[in-house]
Amino acid sequence: MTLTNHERELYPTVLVDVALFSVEHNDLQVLLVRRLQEPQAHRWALPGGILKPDVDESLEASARRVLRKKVSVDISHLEEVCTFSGPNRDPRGWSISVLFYALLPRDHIGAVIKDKVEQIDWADPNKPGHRMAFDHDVQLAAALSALRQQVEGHALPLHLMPAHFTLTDLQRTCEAILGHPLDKGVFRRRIKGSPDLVPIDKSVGGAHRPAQLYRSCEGFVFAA
Amino acid sequence: MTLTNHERELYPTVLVDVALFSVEHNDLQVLLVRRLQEPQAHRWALPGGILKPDVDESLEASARRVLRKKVSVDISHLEEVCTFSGPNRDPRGWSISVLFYALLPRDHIGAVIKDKVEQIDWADPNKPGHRMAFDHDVQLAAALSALRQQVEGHALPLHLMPAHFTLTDLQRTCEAILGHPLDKGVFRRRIKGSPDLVPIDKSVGGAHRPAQLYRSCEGFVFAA
DNA sequence: AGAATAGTGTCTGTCAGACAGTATCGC
DNA sequence: GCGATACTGTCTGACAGACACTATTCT
Repeated sequence: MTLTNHERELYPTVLVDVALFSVEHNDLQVLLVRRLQEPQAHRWALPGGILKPDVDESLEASARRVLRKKVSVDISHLEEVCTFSGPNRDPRGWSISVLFYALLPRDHIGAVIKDKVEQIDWADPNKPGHRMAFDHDVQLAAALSALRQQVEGHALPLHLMPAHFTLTDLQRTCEAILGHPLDKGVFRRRIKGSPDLVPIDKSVGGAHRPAQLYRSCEGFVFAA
Repeated sequence: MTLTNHERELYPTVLVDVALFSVEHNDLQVLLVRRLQEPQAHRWALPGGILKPDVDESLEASARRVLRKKVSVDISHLEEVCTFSGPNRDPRGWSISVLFYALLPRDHIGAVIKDKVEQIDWADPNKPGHRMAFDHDVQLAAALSALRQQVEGHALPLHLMPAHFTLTDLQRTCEAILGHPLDKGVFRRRIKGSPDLVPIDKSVGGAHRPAQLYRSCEGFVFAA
């Protein structure tokens, strides 16, 4: 089923896009996909797709479905950033993109599988290196800014952490997100006594004092 | 032109809603309209309407047009809050509402004219007193929260102020938004030296020391 | 003088930033 | 002991909260 041009003019295309962030080797990365189909085929873009009212329960559910389909990941937490809209941002006509960002755990980062896309890449969100489709460069900047704002506002990016981690691991992850180093004392003072962090009965060492391991608490929600 | 039911299922209705705030007698108010047409005729709601891709340049422009048409006001500043979506929130089927909030200057508050709506009311956003259409009670709460967050984060609600105002006027307005009193010394210390405030060569008095009058600077933007 | 509001000064507690110091491992 | 990393303690400056104090007008 397709609409006529006249009908197209009355109903905008509704899209969802997701900036999926993760951290590897203390570097913040964002998942980009190379588009398989027109428009903008072979251009790099944030994973996204068209809302399907017949299967999606909400915009967020739609974004979750798109991630499942295109990069085969199930994401627990999606945060809405903002919308992008207008007649000229997509060659198909008047369109709306609702942008989300999501956090993929470090130990799942390698498990992402490309599916229905030409290629995938984990890029540096500060300078992606690829020329991006549509207005996705602006979207990426907005998503990165929203993520940083949350972390600056004391939200812990525990969704990015593996099952067990040390406070130093967590600090490195925050630093990767923010793009600048943090003071150890300040960082530990701030998160000390957070109910989201649960010490576990183990420690990990090397040629140095062993570090306390933590896990995130049950039912933790980012940006709560 | 209308779509068949099948087509309806593939294209969601895209709506914009606006929580238009103002302050009168140091009370925060939000503009509600009583709906003229089905669905939810005669129920109170935030002013809103359907996106028209053939005339709107963006979602924000659409919200501006809706305010012009329904309550005859031209709004300079619109801030996006978030989206609401799903198959059951509107009886017409799968829908998306993009929520904005806006600030209407105190000295324009009486100039709002109802048009294409049954009735208008300036309600207390904390407890509107009317049973609201759709999920507009949730939307109103979200918009109020977004507005408060901005003001708590040092943004000055200068768009709510008349052309000339005193610092005490401004403080009263902030208090009305936040819902609790502020300390005079703290408030003045914080906004002292703000480039957004321009003292004007006048003062206003009564049976007391006259107060310095201010205006907002040219090109001021809220939440910059 | 007194009432009323404008505007300033100051004390205190909290917290971020900076950084030094102590603790505990392997070698 | 030494290197390395974990973890803690402390000094300082900025700032919010609380509140007292001064300033200027009208009556």
